[in-house]
Amino acid sequence: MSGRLATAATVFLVDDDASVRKALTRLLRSAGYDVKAFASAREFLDNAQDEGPACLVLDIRMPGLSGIDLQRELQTANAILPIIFITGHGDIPTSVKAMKAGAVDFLPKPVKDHDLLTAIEQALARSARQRAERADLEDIQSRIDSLTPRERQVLEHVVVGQLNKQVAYDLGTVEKTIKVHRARVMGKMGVKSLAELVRLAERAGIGKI
Amino acid sequence: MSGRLATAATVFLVDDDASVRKALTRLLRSAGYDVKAFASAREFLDNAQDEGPACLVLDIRMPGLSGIDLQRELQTANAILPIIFITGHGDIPTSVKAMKAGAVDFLPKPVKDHDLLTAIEQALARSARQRAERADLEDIQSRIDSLTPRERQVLEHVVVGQLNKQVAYDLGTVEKTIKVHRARVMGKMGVKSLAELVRLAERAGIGKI
DNA sequence: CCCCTCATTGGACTAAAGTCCAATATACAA
DNA sequence: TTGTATATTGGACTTTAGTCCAATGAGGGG
Repeated sequence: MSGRLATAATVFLVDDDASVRKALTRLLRSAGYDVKAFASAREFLDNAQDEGPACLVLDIRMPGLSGIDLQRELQTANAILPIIFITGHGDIPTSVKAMKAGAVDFLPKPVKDHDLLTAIEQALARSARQRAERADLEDIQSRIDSLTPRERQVLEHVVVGQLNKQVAYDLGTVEKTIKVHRARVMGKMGVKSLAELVRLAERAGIGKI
Repeated sequence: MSGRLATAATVFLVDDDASVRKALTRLLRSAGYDVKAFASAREFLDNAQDEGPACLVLDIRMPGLSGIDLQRELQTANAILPIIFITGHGDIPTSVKAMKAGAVDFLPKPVKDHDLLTAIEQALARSARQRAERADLEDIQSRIDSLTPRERQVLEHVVVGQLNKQVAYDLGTVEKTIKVHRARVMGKMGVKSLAELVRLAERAGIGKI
């Protein structure tokens, strides 16, 4: 029913040079990717949809927003979209800045097909990994958000190893009450053991030193 | 009694150009760093000592081992020594390769003093962080290594949330025995709660999915 | 005013874990 | 052969944790 095949990863391509777009689109389509090409960063931002693992092949020098600008935009938007830069007249400081900002690769034009395809595989793998990690964390966070304030407090005390009686003392109540909260926390968080609870809390950044 | 002042971080400098060594040594000394300059990667490898937080300012193009070669050597030697590359005639692929391999920065000559000093501060901060992390992990690992094979097995089962009776069943023994092992594990690992034990195990990579 | 969520407790147990003191059995090193 | 380190169990409790059923009180929204 829906559009995308399960196997087709998306490669976004942003380059103001039509001939480059045409050539790379052809290359990437033949490699089996779902290619979406744009002539400018603006056009990309206005039209690209977030649908599954994807990466971005991005020209550095373009009219309007530059590739580096777009990289910054995506970063602040908290997007998961690994970038492979391609450039005709790049310099070292630009490449270094791009790599520092997390680019997967930075390839001089003319881009060698093999280099690009290798970089794309890496980028897509990174995308998949990061998306999975984010989905995991969001899932955990949503469970934490379902806790009442008191339950949340109990969680924080429990996952650092405090006994129910200690938690009760710290929160100014009695052990019995903590037991009830604690049971609800376990239920809402969907875990059956303290060990699992600690692991979830750890990943959510609760109880860190 | 001992040599190094607590406040003086070390900056290793490797460049085959004597005038560059002289100028940068002067700059870095005046910035308060303990500078150790070498004319070649070989000389550096044969003489440099690992003593506290440090970083390496490294020329790319040199006779014998190149800067990139040295970077690889240090990587395989598992050394913690963040690298700042400096180069007179570098190209983009080289800078990208260096950055991918974890370099802190890649500066074209002539290096601007401010750029270098900023990069060095970053590199030293990274060095300190990584050294602390490594020390932590080694400490945890040494405790794990002090466990007997059986205790280690019990640890693995306990930190994933299994009950003593379940662990006993899995290991073909009885709950009582597990309790004894478990108590010894807690003692050797230096923790007072299961939560702490789970956290240590997690950092040591035990019980991962 | 009524309903619902939250936070709190009690009572009464059951289950799990932790703690002492002891003791046995085995493999391996001195 | 004598230790020493490991692994294993028992017995006897004490603590902690977890589980039902029930109930009270404060605060908000309708």
